[in-house]
Amino acid sequence: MATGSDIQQRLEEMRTALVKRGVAITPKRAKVLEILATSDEHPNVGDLHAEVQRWHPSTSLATVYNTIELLKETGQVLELEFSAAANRYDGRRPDSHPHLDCLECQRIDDLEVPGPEGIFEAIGAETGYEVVRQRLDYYGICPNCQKKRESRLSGQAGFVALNDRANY
Amino acid sequence: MATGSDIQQRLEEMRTALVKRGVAITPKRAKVLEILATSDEHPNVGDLHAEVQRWHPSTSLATVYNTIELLKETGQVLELEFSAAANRYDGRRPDSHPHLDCLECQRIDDLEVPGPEGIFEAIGAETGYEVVRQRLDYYGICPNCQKKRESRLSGQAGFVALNDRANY
DNA sequence: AAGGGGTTTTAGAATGATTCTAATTTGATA
DNA sequence: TATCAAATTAGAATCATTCTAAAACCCCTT
Repeated sequence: MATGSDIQQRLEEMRTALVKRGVAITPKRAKVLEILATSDEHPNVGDLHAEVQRWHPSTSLATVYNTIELLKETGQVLELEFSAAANRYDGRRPDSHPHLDCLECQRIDDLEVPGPEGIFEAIGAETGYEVVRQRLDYYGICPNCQKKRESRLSGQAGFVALNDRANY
Repeated sequence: MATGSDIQQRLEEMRTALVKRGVAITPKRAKVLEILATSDEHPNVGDLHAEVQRWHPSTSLATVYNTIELLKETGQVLELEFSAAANRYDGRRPDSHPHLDCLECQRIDDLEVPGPEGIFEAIGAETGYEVVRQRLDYYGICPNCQKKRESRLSGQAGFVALNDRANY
């Protein structure tokens, strides 16, 4: 479970990353960071917007999207993509990690990673979920695109390191 | 690699499932099934629509969506959800299985499942991909929703079996 | 205190996938 | 041929997200 100092640390990382990125920590942005660093409910943009508005009523949706974009660019938030629903965000653990997604109420719980083999049952025993399906995707660059990228970059003056993975 | 008889068998399963479901295998629907059973490119709805139209020019988008819906209901196609892009479909392996998603060209390759630990590198060595991120979700019903479902169903005359997972 | 200039924020329009709706077409059967 | 349910259609509606151009804001210098 997250302690107060965990949250403070996470917040500080976010702030530092944005400052290094060259943007200001405005009050509205600060509130978005705070919610993301605090919440364990994987809020979506609408949730974030509504919560920020409680403190800064004039806040627009665009500002929330803008802040999330900055956090994504700097690797400070994990985006869980869904097409059927709004994107959901995890500011507490911006690294990739397993989630439990309820198909009925759209609740999402963090999950500590076990091994394969009887996983559905193991997860069920531990969490009470009835697991019916999994999603496991690895994201990366295919060989073709690696080649294209190389020829695009070679001969340039000081290009971004290939292993700068924060861009993805 | 898929042989001709593999494809035929897959096609037959799809047809059987739809017939059992009580709908007709019309020429347009048959073409959608054929593409899904044949293609290894995880086509999206636009791709399917364009291909069906080569044979049946009057085909509407709605028919493609309609057919996919029937296949989903009967567990005959795997839907890979993305919000940033169109949904993609795998008619060849309708069960959940790992995929490799290229972040640059949106290509998706099937992946044979290994274990954890150094997975990114192992996958890279085997496939040539540069893996930068993974997505692993388990889908299920949380304890709260299980309770709600029970109280909703109890006292009904002949309800659907709880473990009929084709609905998800 | 006033003015500049860049950053931030805003409202609303645009986009794009998906779903919905109401009308039309099709095809099997009597 | 008439009937009737199923299938299909075009287009509207929805909804998350992105885009755009204008307005507001803030800090710095004079």
